Amino acid sequence: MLRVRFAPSPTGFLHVGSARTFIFNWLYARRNRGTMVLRLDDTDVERNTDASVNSIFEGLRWLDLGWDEEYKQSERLALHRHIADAIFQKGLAYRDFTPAHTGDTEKSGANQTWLFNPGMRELPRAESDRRAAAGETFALRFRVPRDTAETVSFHDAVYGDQLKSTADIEDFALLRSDGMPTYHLASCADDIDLRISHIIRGQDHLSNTYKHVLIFQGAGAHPPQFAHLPLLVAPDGSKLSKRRHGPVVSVTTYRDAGFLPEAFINFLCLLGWSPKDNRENLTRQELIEAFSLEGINRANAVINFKEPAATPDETFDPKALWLNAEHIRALTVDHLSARLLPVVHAAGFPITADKMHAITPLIRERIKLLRDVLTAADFFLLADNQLPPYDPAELIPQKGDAAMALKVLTRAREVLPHTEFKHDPLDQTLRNASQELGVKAGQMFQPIRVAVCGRKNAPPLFETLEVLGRESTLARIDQALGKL
RNA sequence: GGCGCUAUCGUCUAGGGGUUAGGACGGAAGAUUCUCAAUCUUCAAACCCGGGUUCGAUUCCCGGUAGCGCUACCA
Repeated sequence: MLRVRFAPSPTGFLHVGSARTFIFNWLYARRNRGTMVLRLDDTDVERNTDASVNSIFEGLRWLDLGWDEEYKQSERLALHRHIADAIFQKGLAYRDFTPAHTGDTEKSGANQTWLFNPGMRELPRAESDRRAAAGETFALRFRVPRDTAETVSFHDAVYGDQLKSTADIEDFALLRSDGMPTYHLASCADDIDLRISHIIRGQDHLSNTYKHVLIFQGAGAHPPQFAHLPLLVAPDGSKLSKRRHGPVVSVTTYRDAGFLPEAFINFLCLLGWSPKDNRENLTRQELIEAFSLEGINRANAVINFKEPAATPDETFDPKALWLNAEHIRALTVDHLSARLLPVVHAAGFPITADKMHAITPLIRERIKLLRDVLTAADFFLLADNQLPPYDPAELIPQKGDAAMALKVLTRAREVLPHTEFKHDPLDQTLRNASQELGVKAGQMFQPIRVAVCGRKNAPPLFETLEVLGRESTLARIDQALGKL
């Protein structure tokens, strides 16, 4: 049975790199009819916060992918200690009574003692037992077998065969002096107990994997399959961090801006993975079918946002925006309208579902993010007397003057009360009016568009008027006339 | 410092001993439309450097360089 896990540590919000790791695990599980395990790696009591746990669940729920089993590492400490003890009893670990480093004293690079604290590794068992019994605190360290084994190796599905000399692996800690397991121990103990078959995680763990292989072997278990993912990095190549890059790395930022989760997932999948057939826009089902570990590549991927964002959109990778627009256009009017309504309501516009449904087709091809509805459809949402102010000069058509604008709007004001507010009759009436006036159709439409929308760039005129209705249209033309 | 991983257009990527090095986003130009958007067409844009191996390397090998990761009683 194939089992994968996503194991975030709740020390901050769910960030995009973690989200991608979750997604790849999920895809692999679904592709191979396996089980997806969610495990909170919360052994670092100092740094864990409830807010972080909430943020992680919030982000994962938004992705709407789900998982099959859920665990909390802090509830499994007995298991961790049991496995640590088993390793100790086999002589594969030793007690280190050296006081823990306080503060981040400089790791004196060149010194030779980085592998372990001299003396402790070879401390006779009897003395070790005596000191422990006397209540001295100690960390439990793995005794890396430098005499009996010269290398540690494993196969990585992405990076291939990996080999490292034991001389280059330090005696890492299994248990802290307060008895809490370290990440390495807890992670491996749980992976064994939960029968995880494939560990898919960030490449920052590639070098740690040698230690994990040692723990698996020390505990008498077969190491699972490994697949490390290239990291997601900032445009300057640096690691994504909250401190340096702010909210752009948080999943909730994407949600709040109006990304569709399916588009966000699609975007993240394209960073460090490729279906290799030139497809870019993929549905969830297509991703499941196309996903494979072989499609993952080895170089870090840049999320291409602008460091100081000049516009709100620059917070996001242009490709993410494009993909979101693609997914928005792929939605039916019913579905898109249902997604847009809460956004509009949240902004304080109490419009009906029917109104939203009527507006949706007019803006579907004009928005990249759900929040864009507020700017793209503002003139549908605002009251007639609350349109954003515009320069009266905007009312003047191309190659025309104020007199032409006046003429056009006056004529429209005369003709519209008797026109049925449907696309075709409006089209007919206004085109005829332009001919009678001797102006081009565009010269007729543009002043009306500005009068009604408050700006030059807007959806097609007749559909707009139809949705807006006769009353608002006439009121807004009157207002425009007042400006001329 | 030590150990390791990586290197194709600005970005995401395909490819692979002989190719016009392909696609996408973004950019530019044009078509179309009542404006905008969408759509369509076209254009500019890349194999990190140096040695090998080879008839021939962007591709294979070695070295360099650069970036990143690990080097915690963080994860």
